[in-house]
Amino acid sequence: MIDKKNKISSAFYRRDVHLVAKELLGKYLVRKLEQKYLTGMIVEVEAYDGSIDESSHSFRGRTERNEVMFRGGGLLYVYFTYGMHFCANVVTGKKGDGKAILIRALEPVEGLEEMSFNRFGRKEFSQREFRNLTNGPAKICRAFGIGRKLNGIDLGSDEIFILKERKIPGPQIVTSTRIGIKKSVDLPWRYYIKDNPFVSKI
DNA sequence: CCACGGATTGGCT
DNA sequence: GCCAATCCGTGGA
Repeated sequence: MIDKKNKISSAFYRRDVHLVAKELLGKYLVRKLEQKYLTGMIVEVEAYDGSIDESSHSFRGRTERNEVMFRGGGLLYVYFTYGMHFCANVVTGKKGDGKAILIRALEPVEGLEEMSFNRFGRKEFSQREFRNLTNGPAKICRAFGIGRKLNGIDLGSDEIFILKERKIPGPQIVTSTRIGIKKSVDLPWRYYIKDNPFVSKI
């Protein structure tokens, strides 16, 4: 059982989006769902910065959808895409910035049977399904029960939070271009833990 | 292993 | 009307 006492506080998130993105690697994302804890280590993230990044939802200013991105660091921004998927972001920076970090992949740590049930409809999972539990942004939301109603939630809440502790002392961080976008494709704003088997793509 | 296309809602031009 | 910060199944090597 992972100790759940040391939640990250909002000051951590109100800093530079790239610094926060890299520091999130190796940390535990925890979701409390029906009195059970689902925990995963963050292994892959992408930074989105609307001030210079055409692929960011916040690039053309505030709208009803992206409004949470502008509220300031420490909130969860959940959006709906491709008509069927949700993706979760950690809002960073100051109020009005419009910056956030997409959580692209986790290494499952705790609550694996619940994650499997949420993903596949059963507690049992094969070796292949294990690697597929949370190795993508929409897979994470499905496995962790993250949907519209968590959009804008404070990451210091009991329902979902991130712990201060790193599992690994000095993660080897790889920097690359981002996945699945068609604008600002050359910005090297994807960060992931080298050789981690749960990273979505090499 | 890789490439390709369909699913399916809603945001925004 | 266009198309998305994705995923999955299918078909071929």
